[in-house]
Amino acid sequence: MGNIFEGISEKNKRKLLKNLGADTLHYKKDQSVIRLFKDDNIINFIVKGNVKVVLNNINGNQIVTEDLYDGDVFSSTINYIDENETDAIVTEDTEIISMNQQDIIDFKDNSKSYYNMFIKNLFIIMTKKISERNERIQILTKKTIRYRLLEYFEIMRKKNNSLNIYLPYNYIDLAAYIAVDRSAMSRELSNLKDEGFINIKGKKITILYK
Amino acid sequence: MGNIFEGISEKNKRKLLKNLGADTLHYKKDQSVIRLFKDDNIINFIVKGNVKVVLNNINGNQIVTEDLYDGDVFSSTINYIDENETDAIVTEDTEIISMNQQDIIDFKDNSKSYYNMFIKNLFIIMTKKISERNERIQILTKKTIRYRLLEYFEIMRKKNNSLNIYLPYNYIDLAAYIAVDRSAMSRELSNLKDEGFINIKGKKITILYK
DNA sequence: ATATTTTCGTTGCACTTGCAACATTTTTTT
DNA sequence: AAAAAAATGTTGCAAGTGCAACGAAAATAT
Repeated sequence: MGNIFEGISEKNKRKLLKNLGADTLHYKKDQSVIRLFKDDNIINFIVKGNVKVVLNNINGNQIVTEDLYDGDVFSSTINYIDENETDAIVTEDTEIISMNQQDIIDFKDNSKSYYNMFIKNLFIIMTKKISERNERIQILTKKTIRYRLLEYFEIMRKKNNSLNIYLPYNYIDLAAYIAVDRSAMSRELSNLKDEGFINIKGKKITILYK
Repeated sequence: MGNIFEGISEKNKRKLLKNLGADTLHYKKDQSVIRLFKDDNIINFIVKGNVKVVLNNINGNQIVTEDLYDGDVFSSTINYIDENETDAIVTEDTEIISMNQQDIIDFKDNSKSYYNMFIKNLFIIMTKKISERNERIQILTKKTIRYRLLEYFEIMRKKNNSLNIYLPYNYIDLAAYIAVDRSAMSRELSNLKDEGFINIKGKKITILYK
């Protein structure tokens, strides 16, 4: 879903990467961290592997903000949230193609159809990312933990068209995502459970209302 | 900054719009409201005029979330935050070009360089929008009104490279932007002023710390 | 299997904030 | 200029939440 090389042949892909001066990099599991610097202007494409974008907390903890796999893209523009250091952590052996965004934009030969395709793919991905950000804002503008959780559940329900929600990350990261204190969120989840709104079984939450 | 037709000649622009089946629409001041429906798949480009994207509040109030002028773009994907109805209100006589996003993506002739240019411009705008969303998320993840305000000031300070901040909207909309109660924000602004962190003169705020 | 580390649940308490209500100021309309 | 409407400032209070601390449970390492 949303591979930036979709519709581009292997041959043209190689041409494109050469023209863009892209680097193909191999990162080893756990030993690699890619720091995202604001305005570094670099777009990273995951060929194969897994990258977790994390925010380094004040306490020295790391909070996962995005969990990305084959075909996905990350960059300081896309993922930069806080200058308290945003890192991309490689959790499996991962191959990444790294490109300069300005080079992409400045690319001269507009007649190359594979370049056209490439930009189009980027546009599609960016559109998707905006929607994701809007989703999160929709949650964060809710004033109480309860309403943030319910909004989150609602979004997940629509996405998966199911009353069963399988949390994509642990409760620490969920609390960070909806930007509330973890223990307070835990308390509110208990309340929602006690009041019969939801069922909780580990990372599986079932919506009972509506 | 960020016109989607940048670098495209008038002639090619007309060709492009025809090929995309784009509609040019004229809206009269104040009498026009464009409702943004989720998944409507329409991208609107402001040729000339002003459009305020507003969120219709529960109380029947309208809160401005974006204030857009010539060359800017809005759409349900970009601006959709809450299904409590997001509207685009036309506040001057405004000309808008309306396009179907899927038509843009499905456009066949990849060799046309003006189409290439067009998509490239869209990509640039989307990238900018993501940064704007990330900025807001950066603010909304702060836990207290004080820190949200300070984060907002900091972002504005960097943007304008000045300790003087001229609020782009009124205090009602600012409170909505940082997602806090207006009166509570007003109280916190007074506190910051009393504690000597800032000066307030109408919509001009001066940073005194640092 | 045992030990160690991490995650998760719970709770008391202080503090912040939303809410409501109202006064004051500013802006807009008549 | 006067009146009406909208925006802003202020405050008491109840409610919700962050924080800290701790124990239990689960996951991971030895």
